[in-house]
Amino acid sequence: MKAAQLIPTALRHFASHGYEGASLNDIAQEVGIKKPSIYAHYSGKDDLFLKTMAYALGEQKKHLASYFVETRQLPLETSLKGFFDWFIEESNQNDQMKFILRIAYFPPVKLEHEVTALINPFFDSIHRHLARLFRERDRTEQILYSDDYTSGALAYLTVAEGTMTELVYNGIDAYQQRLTAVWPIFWRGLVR
Amino acid sequence: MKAAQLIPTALRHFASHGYEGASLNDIAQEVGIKKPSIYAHYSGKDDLFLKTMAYALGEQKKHLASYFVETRQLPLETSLKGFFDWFIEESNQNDQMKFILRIAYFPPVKLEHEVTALINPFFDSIHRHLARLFRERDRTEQILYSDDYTSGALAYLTVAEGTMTELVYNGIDAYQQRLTAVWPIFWRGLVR
DNA sequence: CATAAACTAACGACCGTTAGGAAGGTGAAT
DNA sequence: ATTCACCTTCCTAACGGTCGTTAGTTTATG
Repeated sequence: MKAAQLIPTALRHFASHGYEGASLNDIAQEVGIKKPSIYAHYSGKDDLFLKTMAYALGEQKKHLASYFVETRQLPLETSLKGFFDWFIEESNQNDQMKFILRIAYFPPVKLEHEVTALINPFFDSIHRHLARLFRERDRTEQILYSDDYTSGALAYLTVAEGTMTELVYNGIDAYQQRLTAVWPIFWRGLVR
Repeated sequence: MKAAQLIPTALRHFASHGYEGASLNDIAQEVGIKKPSIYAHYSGKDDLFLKTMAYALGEQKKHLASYFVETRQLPLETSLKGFFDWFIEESNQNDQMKFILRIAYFPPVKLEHEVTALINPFFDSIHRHLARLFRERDRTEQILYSDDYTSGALAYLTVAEGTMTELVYNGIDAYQQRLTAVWPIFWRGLVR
């Protein structure tokens, strides 16, 4: 029963080669089965891709939530800034994020609708989660400059996406360089 | 001599389908020639791709430079903020930026070295250009909080990349939403 | 007349997919 | 306890199609 490895393996291939560039033959070979055996578990490449996407989104949603639950009692700055450092340590999960960022920005043309139908709620959920975090913390800490928590959360999300994309492609050094450049400015702009 | 249209057409196809997903047949057909005729002008798909990339980088370099030359006399904030509005109006150039962002983040695996060898100097050049702009303007306006102009420029670049990526994929509405969220915070963090 | 730029035809390789069958396990009927 | 049917999971073989590429030839240009 090699089907269990199929999705994580497909995820890595889709992440680094894209939908069109990934080969079912290569994926099967890495799992240790032949290409047609994939069809015992998935109805085709589209099906495998969409199930892989659902898996990646679900895992990342849990994974990101776990961080912000763990750091619930920390100050907002520690929590927000610490996320970036935490993300490096959890770099075994980078393939999932690389996959998500890739298909979010450049989805396969023929699956564009299906992709956005799953991706948009994912980012909206994160956005709402962050906005709620901003609002709740500001109620106790009262440090934010503006009470437009939705915009604050969206700005944080933009910075996070930009730096994470840098990480998954250009590596840790470029990531930390961007981070030390952008974080102090962002935080100064956010607080009173 | 349909070769002149070949690069702009290839650019659009590479931008929206990626290297692996773009088809020489489709590109040739759109130009109005047959697929093998491409080989009268380029030695193969790799060659066409790399020449397309060189073209896109060169054009965008000129195009971006033209904006910051035009706005040389304006205040720094007007110049930096205005860039985002200008970028919308010049949306006919969006395919070039979409192409560049796509291959910068997710280059074709087999051409990774050649791509990064051209992409890194491109972004470094923009980064240096921005850092110089920050330094020169701060000498006359004296408004920036920090004299670390390199970091300031890199932070601006991160924000610009994040929002532009949003534009080329998710459209103008999402772009402006991000922009109005992130710009006030970024600028507050940047100035005294 | 020479050269560039297009064409047709075809190549081998790989693509995703399907058909059909072998091996193994499960569970009900004998 | 044994047999039988069934289902899952894998296999081999092969399909039609598209891919990038090459060879050889014709057309157009200058």
